[in-house]
Amino acid sequence: MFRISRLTDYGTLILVFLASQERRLCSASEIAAGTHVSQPTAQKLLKVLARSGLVDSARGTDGGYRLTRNPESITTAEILDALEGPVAITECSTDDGSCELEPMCQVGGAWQKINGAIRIALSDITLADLGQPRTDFPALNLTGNDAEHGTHSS
Amino acid sequence: MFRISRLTDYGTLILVFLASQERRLCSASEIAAGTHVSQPTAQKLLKVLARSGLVDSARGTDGGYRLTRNPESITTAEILDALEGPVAITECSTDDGSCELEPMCQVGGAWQKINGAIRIALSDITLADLGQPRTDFPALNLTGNDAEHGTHSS
DNA sequence: CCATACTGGACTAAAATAGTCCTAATTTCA
DNA sequence: TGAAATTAGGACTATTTTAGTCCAGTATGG
Repeated sequence: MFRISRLTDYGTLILVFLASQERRLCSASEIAAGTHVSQPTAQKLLKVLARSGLVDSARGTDGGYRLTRNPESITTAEILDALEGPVAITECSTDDGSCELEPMCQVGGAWQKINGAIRIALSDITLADLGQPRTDFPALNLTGNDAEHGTHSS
Repeated sequence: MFRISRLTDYGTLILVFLASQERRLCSASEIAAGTHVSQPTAQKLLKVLARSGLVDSARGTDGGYRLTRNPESITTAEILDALEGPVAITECSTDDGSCELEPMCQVGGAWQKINGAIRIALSDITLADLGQPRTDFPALNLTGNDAEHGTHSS
């Protein structure tokens, strides 16, 4: 349903946590504890984020991770690129052009327009925004539902 | 990677085909042949599309499917809604609020803003646009890659 | 040289997706 | 009235993706 994967959600969570820690080095276990993501999963994600260049890593005693840039300059587009690979709404719109059905290609151009629009939307929101309490965006609700947020009932 | 499912791609293909057939009733097998989607899969998708209200169906001899509205009035947002359920970038942003991790919720607001922006993008492109040759959208390439289109090599 | 912590990748389990098929129900027409 | 055509609904299996864990290796600091 067009939703991002759970791993990406966790990854974003980790980045938000890192943003809240300024530029202090945080170990993977510390990050896991601070985000409620399991440690092995947090480690996996941190490796991905480190390789993407979004976070820095230091080994050895007192090693850990931290953001390479300030949260205001990191966009959600970059975050999704790092965690899920380049955003592409159909396989066809990635640059390795691996589509198989000819008619699908006829449609490709429009999907690309959609891709572009989505990317603009994603580039407009930064990691700093993600750290803000959700009441920062009360006005925009175009999803068609009331979007009452989860209440962790029980 | 944020891509739509193959089934959705096929479904879109089918809708584009139906759009090209004006309001003539087309049988599932005819549609399968016209789109190069396998017949069982086409039938499955047509059932979904019929239930969504995007297409009309008629049973019996000479029965078939056709669009209920003209292609100009059908947006890609509706198409994705029909084929994949309501567009929601995280589970949290659907109205049944089923998130489990507390910190994730902190992030929810921003995801919803993203959702809204994506939805605007999707609502701006119609089925009629999808039927146009892809050269209609040459100017917009913000995906970061060259987007050389698939060439069906070999 | 030992404890700490990241790196890289293999591996397994779980879930979503894709694809097919079968049995109704409905309509047309002879 | 009966046979053929065609959709409706849903069950079912196979495939692929995603999630999650673990281990052996490498760097760092004391």
